[in-house]
Amino acid sequence: MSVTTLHRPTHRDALGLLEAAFGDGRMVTAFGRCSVDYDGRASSELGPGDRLVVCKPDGTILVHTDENRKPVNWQPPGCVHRASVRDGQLRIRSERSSPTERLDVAFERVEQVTAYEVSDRSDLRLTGSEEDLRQRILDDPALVEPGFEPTATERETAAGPVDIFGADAEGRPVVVELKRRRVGPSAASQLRRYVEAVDEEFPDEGVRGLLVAPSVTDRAAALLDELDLAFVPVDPTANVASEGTPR
Amino acid sequence: MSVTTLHRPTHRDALGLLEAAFGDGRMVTAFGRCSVDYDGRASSELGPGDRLVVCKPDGTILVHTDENRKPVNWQPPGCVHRASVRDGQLRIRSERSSPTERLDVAFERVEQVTAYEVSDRSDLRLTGSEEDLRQRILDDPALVEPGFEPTATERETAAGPVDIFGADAEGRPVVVELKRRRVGPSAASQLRRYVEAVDEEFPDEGVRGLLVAPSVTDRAAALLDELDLAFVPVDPTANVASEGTPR
DNA sequence: AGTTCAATCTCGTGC
DNA sequence: GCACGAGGTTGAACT
Repeated sequence: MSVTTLHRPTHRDALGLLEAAFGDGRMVTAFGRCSVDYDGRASSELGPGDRLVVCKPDGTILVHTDENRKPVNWQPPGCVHRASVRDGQLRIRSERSSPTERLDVAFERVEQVTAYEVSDRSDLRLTGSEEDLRQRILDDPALVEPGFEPTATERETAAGPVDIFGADAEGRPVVVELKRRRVGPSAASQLRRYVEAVDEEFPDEGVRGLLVAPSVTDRAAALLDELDLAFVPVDPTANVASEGTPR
Repeated sequence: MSVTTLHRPTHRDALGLLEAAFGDGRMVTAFGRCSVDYDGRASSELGPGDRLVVCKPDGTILVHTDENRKPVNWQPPGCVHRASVRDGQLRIRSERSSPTERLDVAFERVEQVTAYEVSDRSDLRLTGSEEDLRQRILDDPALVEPGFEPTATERETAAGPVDIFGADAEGRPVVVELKRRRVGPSAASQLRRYVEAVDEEFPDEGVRGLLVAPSVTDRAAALLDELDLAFVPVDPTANVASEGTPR
């Protein structure tokens, strides 16, 4: 049976389905009036209301209200779920250690509980990531500037890995930081850290820093200017499918 | 009726429930074998598999597999959902403009569709945030250092707002950046930006920068040291309820 | 397990 | 709307 649903179950009946589903790796949804209590990296309390609770076989639990993409409460994968009935409430508890975290959902009324057998072998294929932008630039380094020659990606420095490292037409070291979207001050600071680290490796070689992104905010532009770092605009919507670009 | 469920519905019956629920602000879940196509800030494709789709009345849509806290695909609040039947598939399309984004979920088989009436007036109360840490320090500035005198919070500078601004025992300007958890290089850079901005406001006054957090990574510690910024450890699990701390 | 950084980040706040 | 920064960020890749 792929889907098992209980409509307005007694707490005891709901408990039975939850325990069975937790035991054999099914996904579960429970909807009803509940309160939520969380304690771990932070602490939270949520008074009574109607919410949709999703328990995944990997130990994830999500509590969704009628608003927002983010669950109002949750536990990440790796937690252990248990259900119980106490004080006239159906409770779902999810716990983990390192860090120690606990989530309690207490239903005073359960409208519906459903267990799902899930089979999903497909992987998401996503394009438009920073990784894709990097590949575009490696395929055609002139997108950065004429004469740019990449020599390494994710090159390690004392300040962390540089997205693209290379040399310009005059042979000067170039640090490139890539962003797939409009950047603010933090990206400028990140580039600065890398440039300073590389500068210590190549003293007196005039290391250059380039921030490659679709656009920059005013504050970031001012910061780049002050730090002698350059912004290089790239079209974020360029066709990724265009392979075989001549070098 | 608080919950309406269709078990193994025909596409046409599922469509009817979806349209009714989208029309009157109910939350919906649909479970079945589906493929997903997304195009917007990025693009993605997801082949057939069993997933749980959640549509919220605020325009959010979530596509959840059996793993992870993050939906495999989604749209944020503010989107418009529509359902249709074409080519033997039940389709749910969610769109928005600015930015232009489109999500298509195509079910070849629907195991269950449910519409929920949701009523939730409770607000989440969360403790342990950076805001709470700030309040603790304002209540007892000696947590930062003896003689520290806060004069402003969220004080504006050319580089952005400073968490806590004040003066030390010798009257020197102090910039405090707060983090509720262990910090890495980016927090050190952020503090640096603020200190440099304030330094331009108070030349030759020796502006100090303090990073107040539970702990720092090695790289961040080295960076702070290099930049003459200080790290001040704070207990992240201190009791927030202890008000009335003497000043 | 810890570090670092990307993310269709999301979300709130302020301008 | 945009900008900026927090987040129980999550998640992945690497050490």
